Amino acid sequence: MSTEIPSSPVRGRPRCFDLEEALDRSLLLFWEKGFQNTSLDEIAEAVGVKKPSLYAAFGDKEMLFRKVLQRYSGKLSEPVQVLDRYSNIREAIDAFIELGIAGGCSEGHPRGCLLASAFADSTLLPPNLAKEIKALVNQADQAVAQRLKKAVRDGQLPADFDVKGTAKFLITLMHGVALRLRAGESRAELRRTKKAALRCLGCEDEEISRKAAKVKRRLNRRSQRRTFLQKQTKVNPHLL
Amino acid sequence: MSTEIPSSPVRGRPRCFDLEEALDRSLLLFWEKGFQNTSLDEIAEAVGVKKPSLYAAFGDKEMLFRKVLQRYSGKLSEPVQVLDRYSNIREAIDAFIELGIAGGCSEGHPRGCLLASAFADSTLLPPNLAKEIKALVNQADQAVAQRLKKAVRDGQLPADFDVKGTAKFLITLMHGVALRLRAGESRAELRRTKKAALRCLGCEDEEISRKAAKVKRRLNRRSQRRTFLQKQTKVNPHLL
DNA sequence: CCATTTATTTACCGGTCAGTATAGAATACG
DNA sequence: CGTATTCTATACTGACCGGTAAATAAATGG
Repeated sequence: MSTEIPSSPVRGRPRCFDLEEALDRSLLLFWEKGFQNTSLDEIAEAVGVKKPSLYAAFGDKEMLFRKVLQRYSGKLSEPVQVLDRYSNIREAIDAFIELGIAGGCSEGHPRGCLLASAFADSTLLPPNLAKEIKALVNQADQAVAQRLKKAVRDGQLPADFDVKGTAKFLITLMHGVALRLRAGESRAELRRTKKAALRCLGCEDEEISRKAAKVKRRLNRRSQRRTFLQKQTKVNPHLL
Repeated sequence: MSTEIPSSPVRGRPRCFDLEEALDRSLLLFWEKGFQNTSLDEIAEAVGVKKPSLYAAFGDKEMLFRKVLQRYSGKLSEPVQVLDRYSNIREAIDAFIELGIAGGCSEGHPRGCLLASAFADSTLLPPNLAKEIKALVNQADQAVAQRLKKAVRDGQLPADFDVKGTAKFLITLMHGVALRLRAGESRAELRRTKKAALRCLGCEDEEISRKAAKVKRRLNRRSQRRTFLQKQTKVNPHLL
């Protein structure tokens, strides 16, 4: 992952800690306690180094958090990537939500979502940081919107489907879910919201979905090329 | 609103500021900057008094925030109360979302929702405060669940409708909406999520809803007493 | 061995904040 | 009037935090 070649024998005293590992430890602390409530002394102690070393390596606190955010957005891309792993839009969104929930309550890191928490108090953060956080949230909106747009092209969603609104809806819901996971609610509790959320795609619910879809099609004659539920339904193990 | 009778001539020096007004000013500051980032010096200045007066009147910072929370939950009950103002469940939830969005971006107070923001970093707050915040969120869940349960009794929702899950879904979504409003997103942008959210009630979408409902009813023969869309549709001015 | 370069550490500064001790001001009672 | 009572303001403490200056340590190049 390191972008520079470690060769080219550097001149001065070598760094006594690993930059990536330092970012990881910072990530965990910022995730757990947020930007404002994580002190650089804390981070320094977690990294096993003194404060000025951090300043020398990363700049000030804001710059460090910036880099941590970029690092986190890597982890965060998993639920987004899973969107393209299912050709059926319903399965894709299902897996997206499922993976989002799982990521917010798995072991080895704090609960919830660093980005969602940072977004929650983005108004209290340095303006540039806030801007970056909003940009990342926007990216998430866009990613979901892209997937929905593809589903419209495929005919899995009606031509007049509100792609942007639904994408924003899904990310917004996941932010709320992240807050609840962070507050200690169980995964099982949160999964109950998934079924309700999936209805945003239309009423293909359980086994009546196909027949209801047919009725809908008969009623709206305007939009011709509509093929609800293309039925390629590979097994969905929900990934976790 | 004052619970005590202002008679019974008190003995010592009279208080030189109004308790309720002080709570209101504290509310605005806590709403804007959160619990941790609002200093008592700030509040004291906003109230027009010095710090020790606040301590004498309200106890410590945590107690003050407690009282502010209670005060806020009064304001917050508006979207909940509107749930019972519409006998049609779809209209009720529509108005609930609409009023929630409006309340999160109206003038005269900070954007977003104090409770949602407090909930977001409840893990960073004193444990008793966190507990109280979670209790208030739970109350919101319960209120929506009550309204949905009534709709099931009325036959407006199927008997096997997941009342608890959908209630949690709706409040969770509104938390996400509050975060986005606070981050500066426009009311118009957020309203686009409403249509997607309303589908959680089933697929009564636009004008095809009634006919689709009939089909559904034909398919599920088990649950007899079901009357989708009781059609009493009073005009819904969306309240703001 | 010496100079240069880079990293690390110790020690500090200025600021903010929650909370308090103490003294003074304003009221009621008698 | 004086006394008790209740509130208010001044002034402080102790802790924490972001950031930095200056000295020191560890490497390379010659």
